[in-house]
Amino acid sequence: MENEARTMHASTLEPMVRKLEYRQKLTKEDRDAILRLPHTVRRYEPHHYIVRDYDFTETSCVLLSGFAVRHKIVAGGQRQILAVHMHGEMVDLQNSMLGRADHSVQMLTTGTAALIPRQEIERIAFERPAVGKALWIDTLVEASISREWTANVGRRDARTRLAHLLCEFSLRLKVAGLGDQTNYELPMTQDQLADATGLTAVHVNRTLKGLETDGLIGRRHPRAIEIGDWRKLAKTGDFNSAYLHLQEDEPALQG
Amino acid sequence: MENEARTMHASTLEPMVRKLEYRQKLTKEDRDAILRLPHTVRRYEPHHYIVRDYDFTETSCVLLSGFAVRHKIVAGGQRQILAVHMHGEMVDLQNSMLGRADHSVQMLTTGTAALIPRQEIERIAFERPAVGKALWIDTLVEASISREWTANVGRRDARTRLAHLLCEFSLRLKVAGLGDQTNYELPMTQDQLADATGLTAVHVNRTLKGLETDGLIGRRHPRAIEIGDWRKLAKTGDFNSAYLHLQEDEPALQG
DNA sequence: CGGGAGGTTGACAATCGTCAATCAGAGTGG
DNA sequence: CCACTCTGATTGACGATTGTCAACCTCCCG
Repeated sequence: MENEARTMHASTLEPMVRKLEYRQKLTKEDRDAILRLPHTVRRYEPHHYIVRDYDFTETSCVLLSGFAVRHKIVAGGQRQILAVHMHGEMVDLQNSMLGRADHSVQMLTTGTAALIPRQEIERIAFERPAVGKALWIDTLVEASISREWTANVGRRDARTRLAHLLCEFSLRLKVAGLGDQTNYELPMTQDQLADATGLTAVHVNRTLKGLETDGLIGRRHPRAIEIGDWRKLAKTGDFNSAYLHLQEDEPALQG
Repeated sequence: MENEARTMHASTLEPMVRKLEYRQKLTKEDRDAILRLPHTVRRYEPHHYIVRDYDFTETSCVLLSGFAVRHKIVAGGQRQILAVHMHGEMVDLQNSMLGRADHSVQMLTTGTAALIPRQEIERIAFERPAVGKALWIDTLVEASISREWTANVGRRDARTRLAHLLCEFSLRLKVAGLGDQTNYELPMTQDQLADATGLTAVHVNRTLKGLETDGLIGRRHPRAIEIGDWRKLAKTGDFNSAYLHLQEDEPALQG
């Protein structure tokens, strides 16, 4: 059943450790302290809201499986997706540390998440500077991605925007250990892509088709993205991975 | 002369203390520790780059006076302004903590800034949890503003976008102690407004004129913004100050 | 008085949105 | 196995917000 807390193992938070370790060195003690964080695990269905705009939040949420988005609704009821989250990411550090949500977090697919009391996050952050720094850096990298998205919707045309998003997914899925850089499954509908890029679903459709026609991507079915020439797509998408702050030894960061 | 370090007083970093204290309680020791942070003060002219995209950064920068922006340049050479900074704000925590800049920071007006070694910021953050938390919260609030900007350029039309920006300035200038909520001087040209809203200068011009014609703003001269009916402008701009995470006792947060 | 930056305006073009119809595929029940 | 239904994808015709280009204006300052 949705929303039912389930028994947990000592290694449930392993994805969180993996994520934090990616950019910041942790000791065994740090890792164990993270794994020992009290938490409950819940399973969510697509479209389920983990947090709603204006909610008062007391817990932080780590996505263990599935995909989620953050979004805002503007006056006309239109939606802007602000970020897409995957395996191991803290989808709600932002809202929980500020006490009151300034945007919503919603599941894109089915998935599971671990809820950790905000106090515990704060405690571990200052008791263990390495963990604190890892959390801080994570926050900063997310902010960096957010800036790139602002530039993407603000100053790029539809084709460039979409190509950029496809490149970002490509790398992030790979780094998260969820797929192949040149061949992956989009976790979003064209409606959702539209909300992420500030376009309409109709225009997303046409633009994707254009990318396909021009041989920049292949699609065995609408969601199955296949990138033939990565550099070419990256160029079309004005994509430079620097803003993702990936490790320097990460292969294939062309663009 | 530009870029010349100057003698400093023990209270140079007062604006930084003021800013951090706004959302997080600090003890006298915390405040003193901040004021004692080693730093150099520099004066900058308009258009001067404090940090350039891709720079390796070793210092963090607190704006003591004047205005600065962060921005990115996209493929066609167009610019997207990501944030506007004023008195007391850390314009470069983002870049410095990540080591390599993922965007540029540029002065809008003349002004002064204090440069603090990154190591010192890190040290104080973990030696003094209250200061650390204040810095973290500051980072999070900035991220919140960045998200709102993404929604602004992604999903609002020109008139709404500009009205929103004018409302944001109005409140932020007031909170920073730099002006009247209903009567202030824009620190930006229409070109720069265009880069902040993802529009063109021509369209910004027309849209501002539209707001003026409709009585939503008055302009004694192009940069002198006068807001007759704040709530009406906020409504036009789909503006709700929640994302700024201002103190609850802050007056005049209608919208 | 000349030069320059910034602001204003008009004519026209184009990207992108709107509306609406149709299609394709997955799941369901008889 | 075959309607039936639902969601998501696709396509076409048309409209509108916004961009482009280019001229001109206004104020400030040396």
